[in-house]
Amino acid sequence: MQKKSLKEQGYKLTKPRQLILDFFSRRSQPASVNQIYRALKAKIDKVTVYRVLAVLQEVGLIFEEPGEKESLYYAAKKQHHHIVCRVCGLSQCLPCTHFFSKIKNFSAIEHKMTISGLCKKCAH
Amino acid sequence: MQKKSLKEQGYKLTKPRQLILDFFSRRSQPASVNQIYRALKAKIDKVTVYRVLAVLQEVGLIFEEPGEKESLYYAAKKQHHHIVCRVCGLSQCLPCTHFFSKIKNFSAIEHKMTISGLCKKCAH
DNA sequence: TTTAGTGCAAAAACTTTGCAATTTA
DNA sequence: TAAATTGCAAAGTTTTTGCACTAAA
Repeated sequence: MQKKSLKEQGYKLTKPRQLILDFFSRRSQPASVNQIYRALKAKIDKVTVYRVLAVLQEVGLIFEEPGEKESLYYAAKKQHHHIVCRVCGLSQCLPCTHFFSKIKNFSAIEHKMTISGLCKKCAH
Repeated sequence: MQKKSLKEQGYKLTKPRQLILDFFSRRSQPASVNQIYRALKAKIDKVTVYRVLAVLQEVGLIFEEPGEKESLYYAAKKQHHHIVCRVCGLSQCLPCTHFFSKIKNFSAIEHKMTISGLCKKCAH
């Protein structure tokens, strides 16, 4: 995961930030604060996990998906979606070019989507 | 909003459940627990709001969209999406037949989507 | 009347904040 | 060394749980 963005945008490259960036580069699945914290417990505080994640979002290196209980954080590679098994949580990437038509290994599919933008009044 | 489903699925039609169903039938926008509670404060407890919403979801009359801070609950009419202004919260329905191609009044559009299903292992 | 559902209080879980101590550039 | 960042403790929020009381069928 490119670490330039941090410095480029005026943030220092600290040990906790490196650790979390490395964590994401080793991992293909999204992760929760607790999962990240468990992995790095010996090295950083949980509050720091929250704060680092906030910075990484601001810089655009990850994005947050609020969940039922806790938020999940995704490495922001290219724009893509995930299909997630409701039972075991297995997830699979769906690059936008593929998408619905290519789904073959899941049944009982449901989807939820949020689209946001700026309405005319707020755009200027 | 049809109130049959509750009884049909073995749930009693209680006063709090009626109040919340009525609340949703009077309202086109999604609502949070606190918004519902504020509207009905004199009549029901906040814990009851949580429990009623859980039942209404189970019955399929509403669905939950976890958000940054709190969840939003939508009346489950037909399958549809919303486009929401990030600044003022104005939201507009997008029946599935329309969709992306028809968006004209918003700029700087971003979208987030979750698709779930049952993977082969869990489907049986 | 019997079982499901509610209200109240309290607990649990996730996230944020304040501030002194530490680290980066 | 100056400014940003961390850790720890404590507080804030949202959501859940336990249990006696109440209401629906």
